[in-house]
Amino acid sequence: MPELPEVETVVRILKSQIVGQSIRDVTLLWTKTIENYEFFIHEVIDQRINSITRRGKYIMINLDRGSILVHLRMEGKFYIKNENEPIFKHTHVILHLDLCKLEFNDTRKFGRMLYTEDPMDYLNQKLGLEPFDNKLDVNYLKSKSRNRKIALKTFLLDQSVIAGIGNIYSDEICFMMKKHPNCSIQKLTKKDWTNCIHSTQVILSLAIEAGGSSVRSYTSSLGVTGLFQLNIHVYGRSNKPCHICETPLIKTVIGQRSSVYCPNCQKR
DNA sequence: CAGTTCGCCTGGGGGC
DNA sequence: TGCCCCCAGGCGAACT
Repeated sequence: MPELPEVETVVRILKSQIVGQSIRDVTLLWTKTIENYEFFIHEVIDQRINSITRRGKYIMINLDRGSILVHLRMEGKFYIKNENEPIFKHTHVILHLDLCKLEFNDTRKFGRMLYTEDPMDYLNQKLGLEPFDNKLDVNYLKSKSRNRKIALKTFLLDQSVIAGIGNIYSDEICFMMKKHPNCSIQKLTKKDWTNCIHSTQVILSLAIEAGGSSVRSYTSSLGVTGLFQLNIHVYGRSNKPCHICETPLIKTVIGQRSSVYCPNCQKR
């Protein structure tokens, strides 16, 4: 499940390999992957890839007149291959470039691509601040939480508040904050919000570092998902001992998402 | 308007 | 070995 750190890693690798090439043709094998695909194909052909950047969990492939926005969702991934190599199972879109082809491969077909001439406007409408934005402070989080009665974890997953946090890191952030993922955001103090920002930035930057460090093991193909080697404390560790106090971790459901926490360390 | 539930998909794992 | 059922997960649409 790619979250911000994994997306950041994919962006770095794509950047190093396909910037400067132009899109010469598009093969579409599953139409739902691309929103408004006729427009997409019509517009992107013969545009040059000028840069590749990230906003939240979106990959931005920036072309001459607009950008291709890609959301990997759970299992979306890219493969850079030679034109003569066979197409992988679950590849839904192929961008044929000058020197290679870029396969978008997604087992569960949840990933999405679209083309827009105003990408920042499109993204800013749905996304809140980046986790490392200087404007991310206690006042921002307090104003975003005003009049809302939801669990801390649900708040962390809301992309219109902080962009880029997914199910793994929301659990890890709650653990680092020593807060129960189901605690109401209305109960958080100023100190808690400061702690929230700090924990978010520490966990995401460690994960980016870990993702970045494994880049060198990749060659031409990119099976780039979930490659963080960050020390995970709670996610996927239900019934296992807490790394701090050895109390068995509890698994529960919060806002339709599986969640793991330590009943001893994390207070409501 | 805010919060909750559903649907999209497929492969893997458990139960029998 | 094979079949069925459940689960995972981000997000938008459709609800309450």
